[in-house]
This record gives sequence, structure tokens and C-alpha cells, in this order.
Amino acid sequence: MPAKRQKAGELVAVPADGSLDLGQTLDSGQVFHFETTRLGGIEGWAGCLGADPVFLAPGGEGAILTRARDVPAVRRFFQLDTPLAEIRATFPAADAVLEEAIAHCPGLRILRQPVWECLATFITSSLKQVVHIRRMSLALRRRFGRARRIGGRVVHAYPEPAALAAAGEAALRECGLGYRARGLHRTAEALASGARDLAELEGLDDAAARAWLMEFHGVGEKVANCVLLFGCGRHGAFPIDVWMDRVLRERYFGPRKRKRLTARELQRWAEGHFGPFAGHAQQYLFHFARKTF
DNA sequence: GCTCAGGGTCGAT
DNA sequence: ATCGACCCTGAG
Repeated sequence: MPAKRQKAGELVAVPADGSLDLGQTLDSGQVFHFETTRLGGIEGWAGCLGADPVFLAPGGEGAILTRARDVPAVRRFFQLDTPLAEIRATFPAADAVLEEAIAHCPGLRILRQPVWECLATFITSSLKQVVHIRRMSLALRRRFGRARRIGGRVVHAYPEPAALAAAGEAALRECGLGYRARGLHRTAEALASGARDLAELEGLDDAAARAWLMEFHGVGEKVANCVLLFGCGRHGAFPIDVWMDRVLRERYFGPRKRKRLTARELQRWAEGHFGPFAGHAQQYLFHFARKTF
């Protein structure tokens, strides 16, 4: 069945379980393609889900006010069918650090983004601050993405692989990517040519999917885990970046163990300790670390 | 102007 | 396993 579609002009309230904090979620370093804007006097965010322009605003009691052609796609984006209580119930019972982190951002959710956008963006994320990643995304979208209109404002969809492949590495560099341009261009080419297909991910378990992603140039373990978590709905994926490395070592281990633990051991420990929804725990801790360190 | 580091990855020891 | 190079940008 095709998704139910409505007139693009309507503003629809989508109820969300718990108290979703839209702004916090869109600004949590998972997604980099939304800009704050006003629509009909309402403060919110404009961007695209795939090719479709959407407007998003807080609707009270955790609901989302949205204008979108495909409202179910908005529900999928915020993973509203994954109940928050169920996720929290899987967390380790006596973890004061995690509890403290959740208290800092109880409205934070894990998104499920279009896989390609997520993969492309995290390839550009290496050694970059969130503000820089946002800027690269904007430059790429403005130059190579399709222009769409929502509420009198123009937004640019994330460019398709074919568009970036055709653009060439040098043009990507002009968007401020630096050495990341090579990885992004080669990945775009592999997908545009049909040599590789992101749909293959669906048939793989987490470990195999991670290995498959790491065959792209510019994708290591951390980026692969980000794609699994933020783009594939793989809730157990646990990306460890410099922030996570710091917060885990400092809050979960004594000074001696902290120094001896290898990155690999830390990764294993985290996946086991936080369980099947480890990725969600990761996002609370990441946000917590960014705010408090 | 200069240094420094920022959601890492890759290739070489 | 560990180590330096890698592009670019804003903050100090």
C-alpha cells in the first residue's frame, strides 16, 4: 500500500510518546540538514526527508506539528513506533551515570534518516565540529541538491549519489570538505554506478552490515556505527568518538583501568553493558558529554 | 598572522 | 597495535 498522502499545505499534529524535544533532537549531531525557520508565525525547522520538503515544529506534550506530503515518513524519521519506555527498560538497572545523562536530555530521540544522506554526511564528519558539518551539508545541498519550496522558503534536498559523482572531487572540495571530498566522491560513484547498493544492508546482521559499510572509502568503524544507528534503525550500534571515549573512561573506570583499556575493549564493554538499545544510551551520554566537558 | 584542535580514516611500521 | 598525514576552518 502506498503511504497516505495529504495536501502539502496542511499543518498536522503528530502525537509522540513521552516528551520529545524536537529542537534538541534535530541539534544533537545526528542530522545536519535542517534550518530553523518560521511558517505561519510558528517557529520550527525546514528541511527535506529524501526529496520531500518538510516543516517541523514542537506541538506541545511532545507532539510534532508538521507540514509534509508524507506524514508517515515523519513518524518513521522520529521512530515514533519504538516506545521510549521499552527502550529505557533495557538499560542497566543501576547505572547512575546514564541516569544523570538522561536527566540532562530526556526528550532526545534517535532518528532514522535516509541511509544515503546519513552515510554521506558522516563521511564528511571526520575531525570536524558539528557547526562545520552543518556548513558542508548546506554547501553541498545548495550547489548539487534539488531546490524545493515549503511555506515560501526554499530548501535544498540532499544531493543524490549521481549528482555528487558527476560533480567530481574538485567541486566537492570547493564545498569545504578538504580531504573528505575523496571519500565522499568515491562512495557516490560506487552507488551511482550500481557497483554497490545500500539496499543490501537490509539482509545483513549488524556485524556484517558494519563490515559492508567499512568497505567504502572514508568509512571506518565509528562512521559505520553512526550509519547503522542513525540511518538503519540498528539500535545496538554504539559509535565511540572522542567525546564518548572521554565520558566512558572517566565515568565508568578508575584511573588505572582507564589508561590501560584499548579502544576495542571499550567498544566491546559498552555494547555489552548498555545492551540491545546501546545506541540510545550512547546518544544520551554523547549529549551529556558535549554539555558538561 | 600564528597555533591548535575538531563526531576519524588510511597506509605504513 | 601504534603513528603520522591529511584539508579546512574558527577560536584563542
